[in-house]
Amino acid sequence: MTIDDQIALLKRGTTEIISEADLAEKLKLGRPLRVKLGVDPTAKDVTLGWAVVLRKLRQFQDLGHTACLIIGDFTAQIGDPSGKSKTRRQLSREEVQANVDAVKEKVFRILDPAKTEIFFNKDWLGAMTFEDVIRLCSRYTVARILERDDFTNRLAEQKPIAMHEILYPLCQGMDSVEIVADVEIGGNDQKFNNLVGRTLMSQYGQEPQVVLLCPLLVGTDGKEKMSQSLGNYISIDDAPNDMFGKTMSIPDELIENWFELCTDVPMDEVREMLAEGRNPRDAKMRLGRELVGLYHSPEAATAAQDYFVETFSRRSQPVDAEDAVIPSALVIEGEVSLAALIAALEMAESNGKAKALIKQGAVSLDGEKVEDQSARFGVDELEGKILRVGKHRFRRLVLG
RNA sequence: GGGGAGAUGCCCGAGUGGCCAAUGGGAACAGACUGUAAAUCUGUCGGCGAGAGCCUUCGCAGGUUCGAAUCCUGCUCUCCCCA
Repeated sequence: MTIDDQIALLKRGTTEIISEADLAEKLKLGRPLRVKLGVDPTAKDVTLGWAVVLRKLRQFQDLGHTACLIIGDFTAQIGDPSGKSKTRRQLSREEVQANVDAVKEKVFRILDPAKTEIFFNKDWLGAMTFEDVIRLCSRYTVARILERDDFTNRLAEQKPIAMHEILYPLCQGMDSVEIVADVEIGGNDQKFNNLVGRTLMSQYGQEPQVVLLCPLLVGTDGKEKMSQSLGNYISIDDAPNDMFGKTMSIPDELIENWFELCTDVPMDEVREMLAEGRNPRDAKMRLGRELVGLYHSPEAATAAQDYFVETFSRRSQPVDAEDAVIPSALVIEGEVSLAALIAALEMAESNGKAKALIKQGAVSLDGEKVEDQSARFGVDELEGKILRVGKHRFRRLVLG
């Protein structure tokens, strides 16, 4: 593969490469490049949004390069101010560790473990003395740090900026220095941090890293960036039916972008699917199949689509549903309150919410709508029936 | 160090002694319509309870009062101006 071909491949789904010429130079070296991606273990799932940069990293691996994955176990305790208009809560060591454990395995469903080095930035950042920190701080100016959008905005909005937050970019930059990165991949919101890395590297006598930025994947709500705290995400371990269903619920405007960032389908093909006169729904179905195929299997993809069409498009009873045991504690004289059951199965947040849902006609048993918010049913009557709450929540009731 | 402003439900933001579980907007959820899209209309939106109703919320801790988100005291935190 020529350098140009490689660049063309790597360029898909990026907003900016700083700079392309430097990247070409690096690629010409003919040695495996050290490609850095820093992640803060602030959550337990790998979302499609995160998968965007992981997949980019994987592309580098496929071209023979080394992925340097930096687990920000130190920086997670500061919290990246990126895009946030408020100070982030600091995580405890225990929380960070639990997240790292949960996420590690999932990451390797995208990355090639044989070409991955994992680092924990507490190893070097945690070892710095206060004196080291001060020396580091002296290399950067307050004015330059405050150039960051979110700092500027918070300042303008008279919102607090804590001292430790302005050190975040420096920490991340030190990571690049420490591992001598050739390239750093990041979401668009990381631009500032990544550029600080370049500055620090040259101050430490290193060749500055190339920065490759990917757009932030918009979440299923079509508005905010996909994030676990906002709940607008698809996890790479969502069950096939969920993954497909959630994909179908994204706004049409997102289809093209999701294809570009989350799949390998050639963009010509995508644009053809979305051409004037074609039903965007079909493109979305294809997107759903691609995603399920990527993280499960082609067979699962077909099955998920069939399930979707059967259950939602044709509005018939779901062919299958997760089993849910009727908690024996709820059974009084052989009967169960439906609202209490819905709450206990976490299909609604509380008893009161469950009742409200019933009243609104959102609850049905085997397709039969239940309207009485204080309805009680005999356990034997419920067994084997499919309880549906709202559009997407189903459980098959079984006895314990 | 001095002076001033402020902390309300998921978010923003009204509310200055009883009519406040707390106006309004946004978000979210549900129903209708659909392609589990968008737009639109309708409803719900602290917890428990079949219901009457009960309980817990307005930064934290005390106090005044028959009664406090609203008044007083102390504390914590934030912002602005001056030094």
